[in-house]
Amino acid sequence: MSRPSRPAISPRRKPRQQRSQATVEVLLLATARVLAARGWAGTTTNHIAARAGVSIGSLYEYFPSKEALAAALALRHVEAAETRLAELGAHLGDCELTLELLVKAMVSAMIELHAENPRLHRVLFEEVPLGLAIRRRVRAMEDQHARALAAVLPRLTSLCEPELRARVTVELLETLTHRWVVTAKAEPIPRERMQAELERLVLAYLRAG
Amino acid sequence: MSRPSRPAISPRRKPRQQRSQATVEVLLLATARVLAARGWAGTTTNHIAARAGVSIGSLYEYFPSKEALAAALALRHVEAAETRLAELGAHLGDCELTLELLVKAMVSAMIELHAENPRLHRVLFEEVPLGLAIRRRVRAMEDQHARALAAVLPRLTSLCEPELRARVTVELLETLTHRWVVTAKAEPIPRERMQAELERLVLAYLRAG
Amino acid sequence: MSRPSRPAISPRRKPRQQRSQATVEVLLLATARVLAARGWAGTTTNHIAARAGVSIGSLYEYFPSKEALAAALALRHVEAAETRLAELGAHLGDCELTLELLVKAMVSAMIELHAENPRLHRVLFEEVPLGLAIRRRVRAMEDQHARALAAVLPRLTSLCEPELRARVTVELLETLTHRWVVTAKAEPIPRERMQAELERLVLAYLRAG
Amino acid sequence: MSRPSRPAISPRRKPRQQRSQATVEVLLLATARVLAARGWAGTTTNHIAARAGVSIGSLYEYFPSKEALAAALALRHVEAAETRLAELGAHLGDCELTLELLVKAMVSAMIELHAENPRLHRVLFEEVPLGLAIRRRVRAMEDQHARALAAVLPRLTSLCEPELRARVTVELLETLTHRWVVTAKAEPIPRERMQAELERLVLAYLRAG
DNA sequence: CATGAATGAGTTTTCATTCAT
DNA sequence: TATGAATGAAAACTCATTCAT
Repeated sequence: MSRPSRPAISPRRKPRQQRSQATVEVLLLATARVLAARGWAGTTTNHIAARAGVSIGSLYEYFPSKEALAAALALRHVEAAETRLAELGAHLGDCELTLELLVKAMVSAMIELHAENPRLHRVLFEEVPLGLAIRRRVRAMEDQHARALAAVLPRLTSLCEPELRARVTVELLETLTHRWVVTAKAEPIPRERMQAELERLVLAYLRAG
Repeated sequence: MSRPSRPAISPRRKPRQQRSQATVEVLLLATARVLAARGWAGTTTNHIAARAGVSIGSLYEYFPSKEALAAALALRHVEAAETRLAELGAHLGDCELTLELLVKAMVSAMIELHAENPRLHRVLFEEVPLGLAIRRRVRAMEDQHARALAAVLPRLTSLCEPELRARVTVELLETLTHRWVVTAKAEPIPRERMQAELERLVLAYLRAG
Repeated sequence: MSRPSRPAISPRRKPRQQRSQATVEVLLLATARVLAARGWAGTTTNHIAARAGVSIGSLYEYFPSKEALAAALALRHVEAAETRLAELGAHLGDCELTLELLVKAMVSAMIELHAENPRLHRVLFEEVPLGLAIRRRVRAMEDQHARALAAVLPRLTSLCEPELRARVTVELLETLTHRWVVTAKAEPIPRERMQAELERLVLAYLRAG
Repeated sequence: MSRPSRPAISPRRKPRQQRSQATVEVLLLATARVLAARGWAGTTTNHIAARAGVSIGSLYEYFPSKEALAAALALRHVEAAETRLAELGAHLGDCELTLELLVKAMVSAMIELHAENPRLHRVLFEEVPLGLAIRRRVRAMEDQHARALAAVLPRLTSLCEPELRARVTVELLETLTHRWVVTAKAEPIPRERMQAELERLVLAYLRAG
């Protein structure tokens, strides 16, 4: 580890041609698979190149470092989450919105976001040494989520300190969903129960004086 | 050379003299520091030996691998947690126990457990590829905690499915404490508020019909 | 790091370009030199790489271990021997074959086989912990040699138990040639005398009632 | 390998006391066992000390190096062989000595010498980098053996060049016995047959004009 | 004398990255 | 551009040997 002069993280070149675009796709897919299967420390760029069916030389043509591959993947996850949460936000203005519906929607969204490839998600956000840029972006997204929630809460409940409540709610959702999804296999309690319980938990919290 | 079977995780030699006991201590301390500072992938056994002021040979005299060092450290954390939770359990039989007191006690215990060295805690339980033995032990501890809670809940509340509630509560505590403590530095919300909010959250959940 | 299964003996990558084929050649040549000069325990992969004028990384690109290098070398020797003995066998059917000619031919072949690089030969087959595969192949070759000899013996002599005689003859040749060639330098008796004496020995044995 | 400044080979101290003598014995016994079981490269001084039930410090109290242990063992073997061959020599003057008896006696002696611990014998004289002193002594012993044989041969046969014949005979015996004894397990031909065949071989050779 | 803890140079091996083809 | 051979710094780990107790 701690290779001498860490190369940059941003992609080396913007691939415009189709073929290049396809290579990038194939590389990211391979990265996802290998990372999920072997963890950050167990993954090598040669594994990724081999899995992608691409030469190691080509890999470095598109990504300047191992970190850059993971970062690109993480970025995609973050972008997907941003999109999903933006969609969610669009519904928050609905006039017939109730607290129950809101909570249900948020829980569903969070579970969706984590469910696709839990192992990859875990490796990406727990093991990979992500750069500040991405970490900041994740934080910004959570802030935004919390702010949006704080904005509607007063209309649905009469609790004090809506910002704090919103923030706690967001972290609660994020953190518990992550855990349940990641440990799903070993978990003795079935997924649906967990989802229902999560809703009950959040509702109880947001109703508590 | 007819390489012998791969190094295991269990310590190589039982230290008998107090001198070697001290070396083990110093090595574990150094491991904790280096792990917290550089993460799992960034830590090397040479770093640890250097930090401990001990030769690399001595390190391998007592620990057959990098994994073994981390495992020993994780084991200590788990043992400390077991002790702390056993203490907590001893109070659960008190006749004047109320739900509020119980929740306060649990929250305090969890925060204490995570607070000592949050970065190390994170690296140890998120990055290090811990062996099954330890992971099972952690799970057993959580199970035990959940069972103990489930046993007293009926006396304090009238909710259905106490086992499920207990389990969710334990995971909730574990997971949120971990997150808050680990991200403490960056967190805009002060620790005391978090603790109070955590109590409110758990209380609300355990009172919800 | 989830260390992958221990390195095997089979080459890691099939060299496709001629450049890499040359590297493999150079590595094997260097292995032969270093092994002959320093013995198995005294040889290191770094010695070999340095002697080959190749980076240590390249060495491991083609050979997963020190053992694999020696095994590849041993395999070449065995193959050369198989070829040489097959040639010898081709002549065994000649109608004008006499016992004298046969013995002369066998002795010559054996000495040739050992003479090229005696020290390497010694190290390779006495010191190197060769895998079962190669050892079995050597044994098979000797068996084959003995069978071929046993098949012609009845035509040339009238001894009983030709299989036993053939087997003893082969081992005798193998073992004495090996010794004389290996200790040639220190030997007070010149090579030609040895060869003549070996012929006399074998002839006497195969003629003895 | 090739440790910086190779320490001497001769024992560090002459142990006079009984206890010391016993420790030396125990160490040599352990060396024999470990060497036979793991080969030269696979043997460590720590293995030997552990097997002997002696501390590593004590080992170095009596033997200055790993090589010295093996050398001491080899020396014992050589001394035993010298003794055995001297005994053999004592009978050579007997008036009723025949060639048959002589050969029988020599073959028996050689087999005896190798039979005790074939694996150790192989490791000791093929793998261990024995010092010149011992190698010279072995050679001297063989010379002596050959000379003694050459001295009686004229009385029993009428061949020319008795020195050469004697030398070949000795090497033949040495080398074939070694091989058969070492590969005994895998050998398809039973030991007794081998012994008989060895006698036949030597007799045939010594009778051949 | 015995002990066994400590040492550290030396070995094997890996893998991110470069560069000739 | 793609390829994959080559690189070598750095990591894990060993073991003969020393030396404080």
